[in-house]
Amino acid sequence: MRSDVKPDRRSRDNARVTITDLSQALSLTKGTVSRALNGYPDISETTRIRVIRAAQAMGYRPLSQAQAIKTGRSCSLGLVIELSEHDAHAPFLAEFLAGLTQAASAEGWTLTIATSESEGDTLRIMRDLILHRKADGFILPRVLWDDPRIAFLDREDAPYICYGRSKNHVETSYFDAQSEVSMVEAVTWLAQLGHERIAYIGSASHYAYAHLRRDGYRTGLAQEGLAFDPALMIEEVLDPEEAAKATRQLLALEQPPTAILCATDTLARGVYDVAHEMGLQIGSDLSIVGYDGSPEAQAMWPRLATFAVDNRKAGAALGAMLMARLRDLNAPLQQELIAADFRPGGSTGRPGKMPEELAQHVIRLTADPIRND
Amino acid sequence: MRSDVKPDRRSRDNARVTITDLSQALSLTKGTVSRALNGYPDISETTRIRVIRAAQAMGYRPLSQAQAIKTGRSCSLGLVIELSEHDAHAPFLAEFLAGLTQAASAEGWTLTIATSESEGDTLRIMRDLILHRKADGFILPRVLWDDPRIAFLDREDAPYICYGRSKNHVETSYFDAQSEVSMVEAVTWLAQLGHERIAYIGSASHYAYAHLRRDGYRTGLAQEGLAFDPALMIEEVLDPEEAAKATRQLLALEQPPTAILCATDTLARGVYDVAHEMGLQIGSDLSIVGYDGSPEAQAMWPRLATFAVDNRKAGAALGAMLMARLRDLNAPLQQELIAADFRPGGSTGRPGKMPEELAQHVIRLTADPIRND
DNA sequence: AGAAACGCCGAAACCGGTTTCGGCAACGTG
DNA sequence: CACGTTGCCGAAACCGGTTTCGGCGTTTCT
Repeated sequence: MRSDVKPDRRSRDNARVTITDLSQALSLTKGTVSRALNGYPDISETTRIRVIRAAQAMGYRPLSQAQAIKTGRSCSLGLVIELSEHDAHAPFLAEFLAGLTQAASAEGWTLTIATSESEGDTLRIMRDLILHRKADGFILPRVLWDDPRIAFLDREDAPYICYGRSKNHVETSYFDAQSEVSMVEAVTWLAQLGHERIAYIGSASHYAYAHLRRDGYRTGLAQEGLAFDPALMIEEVLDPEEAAKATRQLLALEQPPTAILCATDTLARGVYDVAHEMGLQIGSDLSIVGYDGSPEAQAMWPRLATFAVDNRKAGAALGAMLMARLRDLNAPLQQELIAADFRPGGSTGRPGKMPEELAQHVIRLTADPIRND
Repeated sequence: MRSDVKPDRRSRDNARVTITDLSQALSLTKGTVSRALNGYPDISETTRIRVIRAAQAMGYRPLSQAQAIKTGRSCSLGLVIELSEHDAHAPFLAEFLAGLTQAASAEGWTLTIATSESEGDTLRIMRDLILHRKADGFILPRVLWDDPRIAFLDREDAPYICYGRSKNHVETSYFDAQSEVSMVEAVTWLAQLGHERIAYIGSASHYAYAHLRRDGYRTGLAQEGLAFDPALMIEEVLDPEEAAKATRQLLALEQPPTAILCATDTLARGVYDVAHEMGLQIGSDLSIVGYDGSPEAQAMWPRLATFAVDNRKAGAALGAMLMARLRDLNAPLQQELIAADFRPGGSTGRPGKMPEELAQHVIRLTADPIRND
């Protein structure tokens, strides 16, 4: 197939079909071919079809770099990852990237990713990426409640889509998991197991999701008719170490909680540590629920009950949304929500001390690796 | 067309400095400026310095896209991630990307990443990326023992650097952690604790590292004067589930091992599961060592003793190596190795049953979160 | 029927660079 | 002093596209 015309091995270097090749094959000018492919109105439908057919047949695909210098659009999505974060994006990143690149490359687009060390750095990098046409728009991971990136990109007039709902998300395009609903479900789950004192360990409130999940927790309590005790809610917790401290504080209360709900799996790690340290049986003495469905949760014992977010799907959706927006800058806002799936684990059970054997038994039952995909 | 509505749109135009701007400011022609900056020999040193000064002062940086269409090089590194893998690249990816993008953007280069679903897909995508100038060369993560990507890229005459040592790594440029040395260290560590029956659970042998680590295990045994028992070595283990099966098999032996060394942390997860299932005290009844230093290891209890690989450093090094190669295609091979740091954890201890209290004590001692860095 | 209004395409400029070619001045040389 | 060299730079072509402009042949309108 490849050597039909040119048997010379070296000719493979020139394998790419250019618009000139195409125009010569069609006996048209470059300009006409270009306009035909780009949907200009001054091309007859007959010609347009002829051009598109030939393009397909010859496998022509424009060189996006060449387009970029004239049009300013390079068909690439930008993603700037901030590294300084406490809870590194580690767990969610791989799947997220998978979805993103899949969506992008399906339409011949590219993903440009960069890393930054600080907030100011992020803005500088984004401007640079736009200026150098390495990104036409951005996907904003881990949106903050009051996110400087949003203000910045609005000012720069650069398109973007948020992963998460910021303070004024009503005015932005976003994709997000309904983690507030998950928190309600978690409370319900625990309440139905018999828990009445359910604590909450939340993350730093500059994250957008911190607000949503906290509210979800409180909604859940209200819904189950449980009183809200401020002593049971500890926020602004950054990492497992701080979560451990919070846990000690909670368990030292006169009326300690029988269950702890964590805003993230990573925080739950700290709770586990303390439980082990104090010799508590997780799943009976203390029930724990996390959020994220991260690999970490799979490594804990007993398995952490958590809510799995399909980050690949999120990436794909965000990619598609951004491309749509870049194609038509005047398109209306796009807002999409998905639900996270509850993934039970041995970390939850009926509250209160049980006979040792029974507790063991319960753990066995609920801690089985999840089989149903 | 439609943006006629916004009249002041142009005002925002943060004028990128083009080579034309620069040439006009210097009263030179575009061509001269270009040659001056690109080190052509027919430019006087005086002029060259003048141009470089002005470029710096005006903040000129060439638009890589524009360069690309003429030179064919787009100043971007390619990374194709295969998703089908059992042990998804999840844990190592984030840090790795951080290093990679850091190295790249420090020199104004870009990282283009794509994902593929299969091996054939990967090759197809790589060709496509080269053809469309989205990547000048590639970084090959998770090199296989007999890697089709290497053969393919050699054939295509495309530059690349391996993360890992393949079968004939002597002829390739690579960066790798000396995991074989780590395996020796692990055996030594266990032997010094008093273990004599040390088992090994290895991963699929198509991975390059599987060979190295297996050999390291055997070298370690020899070095410690321990006999090699084929029954204690199980290979081709893909995931935690299979590792669990292997563990059951090992513990069912007449003379079961007192310690299990795993090729990866992920596999160690399976061992943990079985230990918990059988009520074994990890760190006394059974010692476990992993490799990778992944976040998972931090989530296990007691902490998994493992070897931490600095993946960010790896990414940075690989990026630098590839850029060096792309700048000078005739450069000699570059080969670099680093050592992984042993990160002790509560998962190892002296072999054999101990009094319950003592065992607990040992766990306490060794399971403390690692404080030093 | 003549003029105006299309529909459709070619020609050429343009984008931001790189690279080839040729010419002019200064230089060395016999 | 005439004559090649050499050093240095301008002019222009080129890369692979996009976009503006103008002109030609048909319709349509009056």
